[in-house]
Amino acid sequence: MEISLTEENYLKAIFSINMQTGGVGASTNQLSEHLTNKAGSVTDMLKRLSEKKLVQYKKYQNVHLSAKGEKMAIEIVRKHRLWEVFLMEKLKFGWDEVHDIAEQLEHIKSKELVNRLDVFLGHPKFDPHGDPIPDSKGQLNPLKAKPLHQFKNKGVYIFMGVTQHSASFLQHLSALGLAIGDTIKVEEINEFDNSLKVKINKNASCFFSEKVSSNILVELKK
Amino acid sequence: MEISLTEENYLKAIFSINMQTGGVGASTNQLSEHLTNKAGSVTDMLKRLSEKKLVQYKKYQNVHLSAKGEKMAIEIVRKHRLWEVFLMEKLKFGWDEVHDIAEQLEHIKSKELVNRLDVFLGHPKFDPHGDPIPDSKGQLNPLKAKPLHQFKNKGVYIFMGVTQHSASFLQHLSALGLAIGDTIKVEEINEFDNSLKVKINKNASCFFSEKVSSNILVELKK
DNA sequence: ATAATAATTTAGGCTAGCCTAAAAAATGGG
DNA sequence: CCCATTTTTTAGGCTAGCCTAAATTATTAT
Ligand SMILES: [Mn+2]
Ligand SMILES: [Mn+2]
Ligand SMILES: [Mn+2]
Ligand SMILES: [Mn+2]
Repeated sequence: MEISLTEENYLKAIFSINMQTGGVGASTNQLSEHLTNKAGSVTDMLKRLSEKKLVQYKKYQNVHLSAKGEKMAIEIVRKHRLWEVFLMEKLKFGWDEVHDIAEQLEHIKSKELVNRLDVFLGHPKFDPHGDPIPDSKGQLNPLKAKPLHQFKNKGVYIFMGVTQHSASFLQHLSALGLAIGDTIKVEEINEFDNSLKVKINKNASCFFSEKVSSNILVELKK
Repeated sequence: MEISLTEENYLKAIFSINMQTGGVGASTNQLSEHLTNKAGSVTDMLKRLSEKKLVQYKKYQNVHLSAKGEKMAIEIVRKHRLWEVFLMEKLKFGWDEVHDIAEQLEHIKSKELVNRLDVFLGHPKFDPHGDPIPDSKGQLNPLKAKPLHQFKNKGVYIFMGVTQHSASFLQHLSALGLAIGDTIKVEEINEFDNSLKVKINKNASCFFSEKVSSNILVELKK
């Protein structure tokens, strides 16, 4: 059963939305937004994916991936993240440059290729944005890190990942001197605009806007 | 100006046929054969490519690449061959396995990616099948090697490349113990079926059918 | 419960890229 | 030069994947 690049992108989008929303599936409008297609086009495709038994779809209800559909989606996520590691580790791209290229590479079809790439990279567990890489069985254990702005207390945290992959956002973080694994000490919380005064590692203090603190994932430092 | 994967494959096919036939362009039927599309479909596409100024096309005449079209074709060839090197050198694929995957990878669009890949691989000059890799300026100097069966004499040759990339052919060569750079000593020529008795490096003698000797490129050993 | 609004589906239409079959043009042997 | 064959083009049709606009269904606020 052959699957097109377009269909792969729909599966990936459904998977991603379903993750974010905690397993309630994906609505037509959410998919339309995510894929920048019109809602009518989404409905078309959902019918076709349903024919192919890749999703469960009933009119006017959120769509869910079938077991087969989910397996395929995870395989694509695996490829995407492995390629991102390759681009960063081997080709020395910046973490803000890898996503768009990986969007293309994730569609290359070859089981062997993915597995050899995985070996070549030394079975990495996380991609350059801190996202976990599914293993070859399709096993994926989600990050337990949470957005910084959910912790309402001063304290010391570790920067584990981001919830946004746009180049501009990642470049902003780099400009702040922030990289995965860094220690973030929250020194002050401004109630007015929810901005934070923080210290990254041993550097001078700086400020995180709410937009920053809501898009970076952290764990409490033990 | 955006160009589709399908259009890229047409450009590459025209380029390849034009090379083989020594600059006389490509006919509709040749393209139809090469791409395993019907002739009518080829005519359709030639009109579209002509609209985009990527080829020069006049009804009932062989098509030629425009300067822009050739530049794009060479860029694709460059990517194809660099990826083949990557697959072989870094991921340890066999030379019979790399072509099909490279057919997909050659369409990944990113100038940066190609150049970094080139650096990562150490600016290789030839791909795993002995084909020369165009440089970043689009410069390509063709092999001066010739098919073995064109040399009608006993003698000692060096195996420089192949004229066919099918897995079965390459596996056959591997089974004969033949790899790029090997020395081939022609010990006997059988007039009857044009088969050759040859010695590869220091190994025991074996036979090349005409089908083999016409598809391997050699130079006279100096 | 009803009315307004929002979400979704349907209907009709478009393009890229393919196909088949028929028509037209080129080619080659006598 | 002419007829048969080959090559190429044209005409008409199909599917995947998109769009817009209208119709339908679901949701929300009164
Ligand atoms: Mn990404
Ligand atoms: Mn990532
Ligand atoms: Mn190849
Ligand atoms: Mn090759």
